[in-house]
Amino acid sequence: MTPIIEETKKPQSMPTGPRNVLRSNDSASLWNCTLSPGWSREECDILRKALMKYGIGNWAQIIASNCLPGKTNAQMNLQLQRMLGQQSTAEFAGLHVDPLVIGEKNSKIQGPNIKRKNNCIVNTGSRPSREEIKRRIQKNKELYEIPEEEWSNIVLPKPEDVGITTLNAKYEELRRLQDELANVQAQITEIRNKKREKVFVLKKYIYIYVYNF
DNA sequence: ATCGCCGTTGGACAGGATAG
DNA sequence: CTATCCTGTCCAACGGCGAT
Repeated sequence: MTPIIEETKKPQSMPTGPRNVLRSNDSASLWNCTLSPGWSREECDILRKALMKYGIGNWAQIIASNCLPGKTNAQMNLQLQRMLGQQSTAEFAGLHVDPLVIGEKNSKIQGPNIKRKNNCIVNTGSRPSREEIKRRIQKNKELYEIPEEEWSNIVLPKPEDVGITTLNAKYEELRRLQDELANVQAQITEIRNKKREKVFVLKKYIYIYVYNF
């Protein structure tokens, strides 16, 4: 199989400006010119399982498990925020919870004091104290923690499987996009041909009119 | 005490979508 | 076409915490 992208240097989404430089913390997928930089569905699912198995915020263990090669803790934390539907993750630190359950609940919260950023609820007002965070962790543990026999039995894909799954997903997306592109190009060609035909007929009539005049 | 690493979080900045 | 708002991504400062 030929590689999809032979050389990748620039992000598609930010072709100009000061962001158009490679930085150490940039997601690799931001630079591989995929249409949707960031996380694939498979990677999201792996991260979700890893968080349930190792606990929210235990990035060192998740990185050590090598289930998401190439992802930094900063990237995983940002993805966790999206899954939770809130920016602050401290109140779930160390808990074995399903982030999508929290996210589902947060997506329904409305109100004048609820401020959102990218659909994530963000903190307003002052930072919560350490005691307050501890209280919230305890409360969330009672509400959302999954049983140990469940999270300890979660099996994460091996690194080689992750690579193959991700690559196959990208090939699949490439094929879909190629089909879509071909379809659009065919439509453009059809429109152009029709336009040419109309212009030709119009010219013909003008010629006949002028000639007879 | 202090040093360095790690995680958290508010904000900056890019492109995209949409209304007028 | 332009202004404005929205979305996505990451920076950088800060605080916590363990090691020395």
